[in-house]
Amino acid sequence: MNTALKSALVEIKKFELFKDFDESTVQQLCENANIKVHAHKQIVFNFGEPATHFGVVLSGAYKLTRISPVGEESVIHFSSPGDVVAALVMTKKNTPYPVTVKSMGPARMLVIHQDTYLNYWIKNPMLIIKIQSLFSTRMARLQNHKVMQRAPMASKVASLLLQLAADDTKTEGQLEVPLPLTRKEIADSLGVTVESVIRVMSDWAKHGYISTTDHHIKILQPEWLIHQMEQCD
Amino acid sequence: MNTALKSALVEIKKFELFKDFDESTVQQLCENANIKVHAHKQIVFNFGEPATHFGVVLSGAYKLTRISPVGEESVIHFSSPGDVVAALVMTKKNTPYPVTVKSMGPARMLVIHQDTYLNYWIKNPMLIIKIQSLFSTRMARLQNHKVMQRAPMASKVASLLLQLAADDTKTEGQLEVPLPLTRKEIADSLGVTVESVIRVMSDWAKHGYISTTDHHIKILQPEWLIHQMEQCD
DNA sequence: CGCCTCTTTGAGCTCAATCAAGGTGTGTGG
DNA sequence: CCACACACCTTGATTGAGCTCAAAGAGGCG
Repeated sequence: MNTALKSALVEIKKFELFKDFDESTVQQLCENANIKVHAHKQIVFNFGEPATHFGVVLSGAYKLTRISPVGEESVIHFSSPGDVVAALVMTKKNTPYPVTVKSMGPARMLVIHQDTYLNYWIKNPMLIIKIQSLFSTRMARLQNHKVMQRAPMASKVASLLLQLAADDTKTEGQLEVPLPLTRKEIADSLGVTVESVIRVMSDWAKHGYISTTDHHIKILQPEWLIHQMEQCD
Repeated sequence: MNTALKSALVEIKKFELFKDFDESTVQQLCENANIKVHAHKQIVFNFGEPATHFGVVLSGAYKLTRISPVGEESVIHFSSPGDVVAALVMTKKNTPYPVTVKSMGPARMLVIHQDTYLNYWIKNPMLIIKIQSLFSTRMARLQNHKVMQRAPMASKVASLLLQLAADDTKTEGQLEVPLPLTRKEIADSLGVTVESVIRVMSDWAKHGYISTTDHHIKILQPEWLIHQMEQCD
């Protein structure tokens, strides 16, 4: 095990995923792992390439995307620290990555080899429970999105922002989205155009429901967004 | 173990999920299981109710749905024989079912208690590999759907039909959708209106690209549908 | 300083939703 | 056995939400 990894063990053990295991078990689960540091918009795994490694997000954020037949980027999922990426395809040899994984701003990922997954991860029931739990929430988001399909634009945007902010700390009734999000990324995630997202969000900002500085979004009046999300007329 | 279950063991062992295990292992995995027979549109699990059991589809088909805020049914997934439903939420106690599971025509499901999942399923690495593989394809479908969002109606319908027919036997270049599908269900699955689906599909039927008798859909010219799916203008 | 990405606003157009109306088949209760 | 309800299919006419296109400003970076 390399030194960078050793010094990161403390950090790693704080994640829900690893926190119930002792030192030696965690070391085993991280066998042949590497910590990769990424700048903005760097590609970790590429859609279609044979999947040989999976990852655990350490810091920053990553987006999971695919290119639509029209050539536009479609965002499948946003991964924050503690999230696992590309683990589901580890169970099959010679499978292509089902998505492209790209960093959003500076970020760090623990990249682990497929064999480690097959040798140790899959054989650890408690770990499997945690992984299935992660996938359960990921699946829930995709399902939520499908349910919102026929809802108007505004409801979709509200739904996405609330979903992303859900895990975050709530201070004084305000929520924050823990990701540096561009309007384009919101649009690509919802399957709508940038212009539409901008129109909705500038309107909200004008009314003081939300505020954005740089690419950091604050939800000032969550109740109002929830109302917006639910009312569909 | 009840007699109905015993006689079904032969059938059960044919599924990809169970085929690599010996008799006693399969019996253990089916501990306290019940075979439930359903008519058309019967509800197996209800969205929001506490999840205590999961299921393996034996015959027929089931749809996984949720009700949208507008009150419309939204289809999340179609499950065919061999598919597992509600397994992901088995790892958490007192979690609500994330979807409603409803039979489509006569169907049979092996219903198993949560404890069996936690006691035996989760501890069987080979079984976990198979389950993760099932979820991987399910996730892939949801992702595909997300990518197709901005595509025109016709492309979406083509994509869905091809996806559902993909697993099926290909005879003489023709594909069949192995499900009794109504236009409404296709619409609810794509997040569009029945009328739109009908307009597209009657057009295709007129041109001889597909044919439908009762609720059984045949794809006569798969290449044309693939073309339709890919071309987005 | 030019290039690039992200944001913003406006004007016009289009695809699919909505509304309306009629047809068919199936189950059900009087 | 008929009548009625209900679920599904079909077609046409109208409409509007969101897309497209266009144009321009605002940072960040080599």
